[in-house]
Amino acid sequence: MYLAMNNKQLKLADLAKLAGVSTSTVSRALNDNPLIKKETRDKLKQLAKQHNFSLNTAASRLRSQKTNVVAVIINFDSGTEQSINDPFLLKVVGEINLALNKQGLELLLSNSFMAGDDWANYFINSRRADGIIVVGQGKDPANIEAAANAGVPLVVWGDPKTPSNYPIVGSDNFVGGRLATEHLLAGGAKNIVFLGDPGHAEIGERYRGYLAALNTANARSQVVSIDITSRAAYHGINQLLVTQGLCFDGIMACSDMVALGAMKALKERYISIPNDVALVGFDDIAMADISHPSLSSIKQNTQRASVLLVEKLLAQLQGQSAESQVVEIELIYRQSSKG
Amino acid sequence: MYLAMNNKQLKLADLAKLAGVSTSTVSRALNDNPLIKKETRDKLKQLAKQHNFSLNTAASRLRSQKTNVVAVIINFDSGTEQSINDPFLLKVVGEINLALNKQGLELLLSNSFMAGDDWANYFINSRRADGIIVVGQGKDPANIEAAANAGVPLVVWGDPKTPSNYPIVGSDNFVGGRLATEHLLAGGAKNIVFLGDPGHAEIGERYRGYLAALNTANARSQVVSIDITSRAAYHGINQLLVTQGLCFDGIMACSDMVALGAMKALKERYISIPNDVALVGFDDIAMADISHPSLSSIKQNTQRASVLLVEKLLAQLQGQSAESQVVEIELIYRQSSKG
DNA sequence: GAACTTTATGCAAACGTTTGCAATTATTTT
DNA sequence: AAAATAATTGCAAACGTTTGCATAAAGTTC
Repeated sequence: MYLAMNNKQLKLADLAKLAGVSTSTVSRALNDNPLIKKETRDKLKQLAKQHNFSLNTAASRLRSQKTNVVAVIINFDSGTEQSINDPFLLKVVGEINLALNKQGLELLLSNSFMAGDDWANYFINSRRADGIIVVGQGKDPANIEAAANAGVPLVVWGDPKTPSNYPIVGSDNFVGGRLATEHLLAGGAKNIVFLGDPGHAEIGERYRGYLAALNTANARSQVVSIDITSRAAYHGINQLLVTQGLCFDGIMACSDMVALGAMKALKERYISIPNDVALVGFDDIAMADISHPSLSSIKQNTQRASVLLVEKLLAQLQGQSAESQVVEIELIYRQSSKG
Repeated sequence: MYLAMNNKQLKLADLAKLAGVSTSTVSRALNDNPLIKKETRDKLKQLAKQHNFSLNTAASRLRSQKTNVVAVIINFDSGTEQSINDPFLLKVVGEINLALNKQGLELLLSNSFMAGDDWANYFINSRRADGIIVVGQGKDPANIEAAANAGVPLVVWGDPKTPSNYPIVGSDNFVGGRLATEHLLAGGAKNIVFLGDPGHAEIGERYRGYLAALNTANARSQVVSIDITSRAAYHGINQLLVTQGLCFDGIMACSDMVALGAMKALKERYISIPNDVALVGFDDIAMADISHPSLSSIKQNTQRASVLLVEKLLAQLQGQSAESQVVEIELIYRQSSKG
């Protein structure tokens, strides 16, 4: 089943001999260096293709001190159930992969288990990658800060308003929280539950947006602080209903998965959505459109954010600096809330 | 913001000098080679940690001809909408990541855009990775077969019953399809729709299991062939209802996302689930539990499958052969079907 | 056609590990 | 105590690229 290759692997020197030129020329040709005549370049590239030749990245990385690899770390809050299964985080990783590829960079997928605490050391000193993209700030920025302070090219998906000495790209969570809440208010809600943990950076901003909207309105606020999971949301809303009855008429959920958990709890008790309780989520994952009723949500522009993340990382790799940046955010109005 | 490192990067030779031993000794010590006295090993490891030293993987890969990296390729059907957003595929990638890490291997995430068609060349000849895990067979096995024939260590997540000269690990899709259908029959269904494209390898097996169950029963069959997306399922069922009315009382969906799309179409028309139409999905993603009604589903043991995939890849890396293997599958009974 | 500039290629020295083999030291055997 | 064996460590040669510098060839100017 597993056939060993019969003929020895071709190397640059062999190809050079075949073409009757030096290794320098072939190397430069394959790297599209304009020092080499266009004609020669094309001929050598074709020869390489013919012979199924591929540059040995180990050697080239060693010599050039560049890897063209970016490490992507999914930064979970430890002690929280939010996991690799969170569709939103994975969507972000997917978009980042695309954005990296477009720049000819490769994606080394990692997590705290492999990388340990000293990311600078594990990824950069070891030449595993040229830079790092961290998805999610987590509650404790220690690892990120340590890496940034060590001079590692690094960007973070998170709340751009968090003060930091590294660029953070993310949605305008404050505006998102405000938009969602204003939308609920406009639909007539008077008692709006914030469902999520304001201690988390991004969610905290959404919470402050929520408060800002409530401040200018005649409505009551209530926080149900839970993990970022459907299950926790389901139990949280269930418990609220059991202990205090239907004491609210709107829910602003900190994510769509959370919103869908809440939706289930409401539907099980035949509470009408959006008539008895209106509901807005956050993220606009695929399920928001396919749930019944479909879920109004704040859409995060993950594609644009991913492109920005990669751009800012690239800037750092070239010695330039980069700043945090907010990406626009948008309310998607669906059936779970009243127009 | 971006501080260049001040002191030159430490290398093995520097560390050796500091410790007063040769580079060989340090290299062996850090690689835990028992040739070196345990005591010396520990001392050197500690010294390395103290000085924030990390082996240069580029150099070590070049010399040792091993990368300890595995490329994971998400193999979409081109022309199909099933995308990086499919929660199930991403769950599999997450589990594979964990399984690889446990063996000290790293995960290079890739797709056909980067890798092109000649995977052997792009990943293995270039020493980007030692082996490949392909997630999803796709409709055309050409790339996979070419790589396998070139002698690349390779395993595939897919339908293990497909004849192949490379190991395929996956669920017993035939049994899964049969279980789901038998469950619907047991609940009294007489007209069961198969929702999915039997031309896809895994789904084809599920379809055959469905047919096998129907054969022994007095029930009617109908296929609605669609892409593996919620949206396609929603439209497919909608159209069926429009053109033929409620001509079925059970749906066996080829995935949970598909089932949820169908569920939405049914709920919008106030068709009762499971009383008018019973519904079973496939995959048991997180949403199955949180939808309302919750979705009965065939659970794929992705964790076990991932461990097996990695084991079989490792076997090949060590020159042994490995066979395709089926992992057990299980019906999770929830509200969308009748007991 | 000599002197100069421009363009295209080659030479050879790194890059930082790992590892077969030799060499040394410590331990056991005779 | 010498000899033989076992346990540690060191030497030095790879691994296959990239790239600064030198050189050769071609084109330009006077």
